[in-house]
Amino acid sequence: MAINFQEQAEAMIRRTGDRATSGRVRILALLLAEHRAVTHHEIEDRLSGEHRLDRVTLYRVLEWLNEKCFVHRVVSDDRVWRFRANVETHPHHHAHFECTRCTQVICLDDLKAKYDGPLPAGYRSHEIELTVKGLCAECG
Amino acid sequence: MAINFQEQAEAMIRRTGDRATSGRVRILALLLAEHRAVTHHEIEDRLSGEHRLDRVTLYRVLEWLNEKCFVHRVVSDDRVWRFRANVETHPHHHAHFECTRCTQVICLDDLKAKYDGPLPAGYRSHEIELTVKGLCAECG
DNA sequence: ATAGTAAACGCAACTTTGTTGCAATACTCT
DNA sequence: AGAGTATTGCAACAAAGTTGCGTTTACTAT
Repeated sequence: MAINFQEQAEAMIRRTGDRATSGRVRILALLLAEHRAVTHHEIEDRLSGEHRLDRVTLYRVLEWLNEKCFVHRVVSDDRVWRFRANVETHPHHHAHFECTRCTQVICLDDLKAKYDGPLPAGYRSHEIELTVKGLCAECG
Repeated sequence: MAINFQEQAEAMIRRTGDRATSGRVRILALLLAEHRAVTHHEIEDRLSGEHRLDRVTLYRVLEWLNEKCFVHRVVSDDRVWRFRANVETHPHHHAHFECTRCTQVICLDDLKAKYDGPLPAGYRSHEIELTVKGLCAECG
């Protein structure tokens, strides 16, 4: 992992005023370096070599990162959360692609999800989530 | 529950050639009578009074109903499956509304989810899932 | 630099959601 | 009604996530 992701992660975390612990920095750096949404499990494996991190700590760090809007969660059909760093250009309203064979999830940054159809009376739309399912380049 | 849902459910099940057990009939009747997507847990509670059904049996019946295309599953942010009877008019490609407060899920039958944006090279779209999040009439 | 302090962490135990193996039961067919 | 097999129920297991609590770590003030 390139060193500047570590630095970038640490700077982002310090700006919140909360503590810049090694776990937070390493996890955020890892997610910044990644271009896909990764599972809790993948992160755990990735961090197991060096100075490993407790499962529970990982849950708590990911939740914290989500609260601070540094990452966001995606739920796919295997009912496992995936996490991805938020890049300024797509804060929220974008779509995801999920490969039905390898279950990999990627973000379709350029697609803005939109909904203009009718809702039942009294219902209010707040956010749209669009998931395109199919086969990725490797599985197709 | 109106008696004709029981009859309708039984007829549907018999047409498959598989056994029309009381569990299958009651669960399908319950789902046919319902206008929303309901969780495994809600169904279990609903069936607890009379002749209760084993948790495992419920899982297996729901899986069977899904295979036979009598129902379909929706995964929402709480990572819990919800089930809904398939009505002919919306076999697959429709959207769901999820209330962010009470987590209730309803189907937006009249909305056809569509995607015309670009995918990365080699990726192929197969199915679209669109979820509108917001507040339902009661929670709004 | 050092000590004090509150925020994070790690561990163990627990909960929820779902699955598997197998013996007992209950549909269906004749 | 009886036979045969598809389902069921139970018990045990597994994965994903949460909670409580004592210990460590990162920041702050001296």
